[in-house]
Amino acid sequence: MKISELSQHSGVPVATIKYYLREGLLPKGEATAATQASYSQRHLQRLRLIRALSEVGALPLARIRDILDAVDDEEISLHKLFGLALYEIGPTVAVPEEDPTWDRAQRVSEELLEELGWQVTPHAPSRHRLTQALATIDRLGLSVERRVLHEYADLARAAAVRDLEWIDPEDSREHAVEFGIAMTVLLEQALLALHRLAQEDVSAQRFGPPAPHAPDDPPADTS
Amino acid sequence: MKISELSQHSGVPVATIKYYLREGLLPKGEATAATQASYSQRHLQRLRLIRALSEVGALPLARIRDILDAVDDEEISLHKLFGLALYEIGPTVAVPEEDPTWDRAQRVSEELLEELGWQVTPHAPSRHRLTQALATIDRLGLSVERRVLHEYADLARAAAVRDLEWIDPEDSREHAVEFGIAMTVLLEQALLALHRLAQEDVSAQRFGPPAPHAPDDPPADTS
DNA sequence: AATTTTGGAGAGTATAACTATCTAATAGGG
DNA sequence: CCCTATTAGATAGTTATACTCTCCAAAATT
Repeated sequence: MKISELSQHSGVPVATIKYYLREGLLPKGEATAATQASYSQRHLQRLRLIRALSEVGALPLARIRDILDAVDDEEISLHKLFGLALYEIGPTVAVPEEDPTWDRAQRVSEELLEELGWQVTPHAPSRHRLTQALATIDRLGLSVERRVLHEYADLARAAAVRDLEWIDPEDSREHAVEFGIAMTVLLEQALLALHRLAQEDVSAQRFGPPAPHAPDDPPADTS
Repeated sequence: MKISELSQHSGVPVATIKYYLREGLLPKGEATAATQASYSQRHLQRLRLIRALSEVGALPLARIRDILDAVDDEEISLHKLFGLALYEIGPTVAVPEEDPTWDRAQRVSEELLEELGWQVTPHAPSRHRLTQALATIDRLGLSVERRVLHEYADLARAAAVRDLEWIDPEDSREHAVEFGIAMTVLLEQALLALHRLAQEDVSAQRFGPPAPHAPDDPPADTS
């Protein structure tokens, strides 16, 4: 497959594919001559994965590259790889120094995880993300009860069980990991969308008249 | 309060505050002279809200401005306002034209919402987000069973009920809305963090040895 | 033989969110 | 009242990300 065909099959402009090649996101095609290379189905699949993580998952290309580099490193076990991916797909949170509010929130996070008995590494970035959310709530003069946090945690764990249920560790490493990462990111987006839609529904029921919001209702909707 | 004090209390650089003023995110202080203005607690609160939505919620400043403009518009009811906010805090999804995969995914989304009986407007952007996730899963050659989507939906709705439970519609409009929006964004971040932590826990239990992932961890690990 | 495509490299563009500089007008301390 | 620091307001510069465009010589296609 030529680069132009790769472009047509994926819907990604040639210039962008070249950019991904330069950035090391996509492996080079097999060179057949000085100005010719051929690309395989693997390239197409990889390209689709990159676009899925970038467009749908909104992951920075640098993160995607780190993940793919790990995927291509045969030394790394499936388990480690998935762990690394879980770290890479989250945002990086800057931890402030000397901040009493932060320290308090961090204590709450740690106690919560302790109570839940979850097995997570001490340096998991998501701990910081949780702490940041709690600290910010605190700073705004708001608060969440621990009971509520537990309820959220139970819901989150139930979703996580579903997330990983379909992964088959007996599958080929390549396949299991690439699709495992894609599914983790994609299902999260689906879950977020459902969450928002549910909020709208609950909001309509709780304090809404039959006619819900509309900024300027365009006449014919795509149906 | 002078701008320098506002900066100290919020931790936001003066230059950035000026930028927010220019961009209309923060109302101007009360001018006391040609080169002097004084800022109130409301300004400080507003500034903290902006930073919370921007830093923690990763919302673009343009979105934040749109939300705040609506908050300041007394014409808009609490319900409409919250609906608008729910639209603004999600990503914008480009809808492709002429795409069979998309159309199929859209049908699944609509049928799902139909089955759930949720009351959401036909043009809710989250519908597109859900469709996009499903279409992308399809394009990668993967699939999700409808049963699983229902389970996610149930979890999402349970979380949504918690999200809105603490909002008091009898509260002052200003207070209810500003903090309602902040809480929606902040609790979502907390939920996402818990989700990731739960995934790590489940992953460790399902296909991990006692020692979970770490970028540089002891060798014992064979999957 | 003429036209198109390609790989590889570099430069240019768009957007977002700041950050820095400048000017004239104060404000506050001594 | 003088002097230094601060401020509002405006303009310009910076950084990061993700492309997008242009060029060139070689190879492929017509």
